[in-house]
Amino acid sequence: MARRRGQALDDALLDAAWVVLQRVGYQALSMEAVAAEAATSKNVLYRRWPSRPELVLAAVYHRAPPSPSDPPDTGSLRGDLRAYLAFMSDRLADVVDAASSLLADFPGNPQLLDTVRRSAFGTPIDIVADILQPIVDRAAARGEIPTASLPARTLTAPLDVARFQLIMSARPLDDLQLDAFVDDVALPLYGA
Amino acid sequence: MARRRGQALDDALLDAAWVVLQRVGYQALSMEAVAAEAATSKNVLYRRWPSRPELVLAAVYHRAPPSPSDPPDTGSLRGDLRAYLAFMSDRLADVVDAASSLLADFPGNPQLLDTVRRSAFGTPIDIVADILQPIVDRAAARGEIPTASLPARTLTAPLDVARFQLIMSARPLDDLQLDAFVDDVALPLYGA
Amino acid sequence: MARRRGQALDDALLDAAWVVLQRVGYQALSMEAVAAEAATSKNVLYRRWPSRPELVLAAVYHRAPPSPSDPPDTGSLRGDLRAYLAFMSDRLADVVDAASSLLADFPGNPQLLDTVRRSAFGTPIDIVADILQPIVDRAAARGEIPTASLPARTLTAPLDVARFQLIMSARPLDDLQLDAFVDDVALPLYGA
Amino acid sequence: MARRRGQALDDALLDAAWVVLQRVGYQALSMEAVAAEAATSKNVLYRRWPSRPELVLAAVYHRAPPSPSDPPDTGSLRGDLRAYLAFMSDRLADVVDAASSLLADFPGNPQLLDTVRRSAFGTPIDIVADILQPIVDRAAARGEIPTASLPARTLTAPLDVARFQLIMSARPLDDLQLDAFVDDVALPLYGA
DNA sequence: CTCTAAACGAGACGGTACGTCCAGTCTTCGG
DNA sequence: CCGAAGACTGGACGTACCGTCTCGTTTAGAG
Repeated sequence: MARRRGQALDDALLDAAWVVLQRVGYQALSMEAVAAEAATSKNVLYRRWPSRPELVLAAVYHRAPPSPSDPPDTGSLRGDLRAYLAFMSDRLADVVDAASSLLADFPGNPQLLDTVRRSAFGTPIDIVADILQPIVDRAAARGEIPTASLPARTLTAPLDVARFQLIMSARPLDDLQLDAFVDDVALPLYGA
Repeated sequence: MARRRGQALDDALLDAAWVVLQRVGYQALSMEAVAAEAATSKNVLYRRWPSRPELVLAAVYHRAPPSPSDPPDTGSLRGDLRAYLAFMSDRLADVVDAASSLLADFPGNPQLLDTVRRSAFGTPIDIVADILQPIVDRAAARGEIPTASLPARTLTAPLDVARFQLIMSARPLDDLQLDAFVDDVALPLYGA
Repeated sequence: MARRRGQALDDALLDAAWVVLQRVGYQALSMEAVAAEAATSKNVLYRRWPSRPELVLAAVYHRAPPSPSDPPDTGSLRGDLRAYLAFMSDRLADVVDAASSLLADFPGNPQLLDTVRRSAFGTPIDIVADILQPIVDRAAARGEIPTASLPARTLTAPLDVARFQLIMSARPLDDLQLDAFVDDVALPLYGA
Repeated sequence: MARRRGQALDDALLDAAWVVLQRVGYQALSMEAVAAEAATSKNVLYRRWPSRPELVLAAVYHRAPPSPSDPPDTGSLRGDLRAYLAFMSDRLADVVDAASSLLADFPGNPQLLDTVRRSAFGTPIDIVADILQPIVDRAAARGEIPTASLPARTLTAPLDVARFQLIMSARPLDDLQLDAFVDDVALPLYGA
């Protein structure tokens, strides 16, 4: 085979990691298997990512870069929230296994943890500023809720509940769950 | 050494597992090390718990059995909620590493998942029925909130948010966080 | 199951050992397997035979006790020798595996070694006195050989050669080999 | 420790195997112990020799490669034979334990068996052609025996008897035994 | 357009742990 | 007391990966 280098090799490695990840799951993923899948040597892998979580993280990132995604605008608070929750659930569906496993791999390692959180779930601040605040701003402008000035914790609470559920069940949220998050958590919390 | 059997041996094994867990963390815990710590053979370990997660789960359980704990009664909704969240945070403090790691070990394994959830976080239904509902009942009786008839998802949302935080940060919640959970999530959600 | 004791139990154990020996061979025979085959406990086995070679030896002995066997009398030295060699080859056929393995199990252990040799190959002295000497006596009387006064080593040499071959090949001797032992070793040696 | 490779490592492994073999004997030799003695991992051992007998065989071979050894020439048939038997006895002295054990490890495995036989006892054909035939040729030329044309079985018979004795007793032959092999078996058989 | 330095691929190295099997001892219970 | 059952400490099995390390080979890119 022609020898690969640079970006082409990086991509091949991350693709291989993704393939192995899908095939055997995070726990059973070995550097050895990824190197074999990519038909290269472990050396090449370790040169780039010194540990499994970092490799997997990069692979997930490579596969599904954190989409900045415009906030949904469906015309109603309920619609916006549901749309965003559904979007998040879908996007995390095939990542949640790796993501929750990654969390476990270096408990208390704040640096990695933060990276995981950012890449898998999005930066809290970004989400608040870019997604949730616009949604509640519009809802307040429409008069659906009394005020758009909500504490960060209040704003993110519905998402946290949904993420907790995702981690716990390791499968996408169904419609009933989405409804419950919106109707029983988000709307009452936001004052709708 | 005198040969141990039955309950005495079970206890020794689980204690050893706990010691190793504290020493090296979940990821680095090996059956081999636990057996060595307990001065017995791997055989004896595998006879009882066929896999690492099951052993660790049992060890955690053994160390800190899910305390049924009476609902706190401080005289105010705010006090009750804060007391319970603080209690939960404390109780999970040294378990959360193992717990979140356990979640990762068999993603999608509902049976184990359920056991983990039960033992580490308490059964949702039990918590609702035994803890949260009494708290809101009393709050409603005192007139702090308009109604005690809240959907299960609404009731548990504050706890889920707190648990999510616990898993993410892998450290106990501080006072500021507890305040935020109570004031920015629970109270508005319950209609206080 | 009805509880067995005494001779009945001994027999059951040795039969079980034999069965296992035939099934998996000496090297793979474990006390555990024999106990299981006999549906009893290892204890019972160890009480009687403290080690694998002793058990196997007893089992072989039990199956095929060293037959004192009259010396063959075919009317000619050649016939007698060939008959005895063939008899020995047949009798050792299913024992030679165990026998040669047993030799290996305690090299340098004279006691066991002697027992093995006796039971598997017959006592040299007995064979000389009971089998070979009568054969050569009759041959000398018939005038086939000049004298019946041969050193022990000379007498047993043909048998040793045959036994060595048996151990080396671990299979019964064929007719050609038997002919060679008689015609190229025994007869010239005995002076025929 | 400096990392070893290639021949240096091979040698270290075989030396370690030899050391362990001398220390505990064949039956008690474990791959684990050899790896430990060589301060390497079992992996490295198994990569080269997939099983204990093969390792031990290589170790024996490594220690005492089958010496092609010129046939002794003492000027008399008796002297030549005695010299060769003594040489063989000495050379096998510290190998016979392993050798006879090896025979037992794969009874009926012709391939291994053949290798064992060759390395430990010398190839029959080679011995006949390279050692025994020259000896009897010279003896015939000197007029000590009537003919040098003896069947292979006749030629090797004295050696087989000696080897059988070696295996059985697992110790070197003493002078009396050597005398007996020469005087009571070899010389009469060769017609001296 | 050569020469050189870096990266690639291949795979061995010293280790750790896996999960299984058996050795030989000991305990418990029932007959 | 002894048979049956089975658990105990101990240790080796053969396998899989770990992260490190040579060792040639290939490939840019600098002179």
